[in-house]
Amino acid sequence: MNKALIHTAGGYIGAAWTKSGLAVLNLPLADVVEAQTKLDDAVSNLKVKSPGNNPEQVLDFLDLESRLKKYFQGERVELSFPIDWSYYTDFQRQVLQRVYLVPWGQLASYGQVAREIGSPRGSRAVGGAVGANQVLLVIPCHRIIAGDGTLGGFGSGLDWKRKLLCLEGHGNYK
DNA sequence: CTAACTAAACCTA
DNA sequence: TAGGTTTAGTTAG
Repeated sequence: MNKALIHTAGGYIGAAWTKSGLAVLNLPLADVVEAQTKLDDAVSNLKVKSPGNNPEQVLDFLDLESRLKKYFQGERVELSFPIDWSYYTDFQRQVLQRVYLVPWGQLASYGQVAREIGSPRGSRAVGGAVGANQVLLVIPCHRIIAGDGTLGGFGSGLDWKRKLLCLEGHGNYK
């Protein structure tokens, strides 16, 4: 497992990756030490749930770094980087792979994602699955909101969800 | 068994 | 029509 901190306008982002792609990408913290601790914790809590879903893919770390910097400067950037999918159950992977496709600036609802993966009543389960996301920003679970237009939830706190959506042009969000 | 990042179908008045 | 209740689906502790 490779680890590194990325310094952006929002703070230090912890990143961890393997030969298969990103395993962890945290939200930024102002304090370097805290960011490192958070990264170490996240990595030590990783559990392989589906071996066989980790084809080798090369991560361009320098590209990731420069794009994240731009992202926190408010630029519209695409964050498509390889993901190490081996830390998720089949269901979680289906959900997250769908969420991965939601582009910068766009939103989708838990119910929509549920229908698109063939589990029309699974909206609540989708909420659980996006909550298991370890690769924030690159797998944009913050772009998934409730069907009635309200925010829904967010593991790292709704303030963060608002902040991220604000960066993506959804400033007038409740 | 329950709680957790939901939503739609069903009452009921 | 508005508002309350029930149910569905997945996972971790």
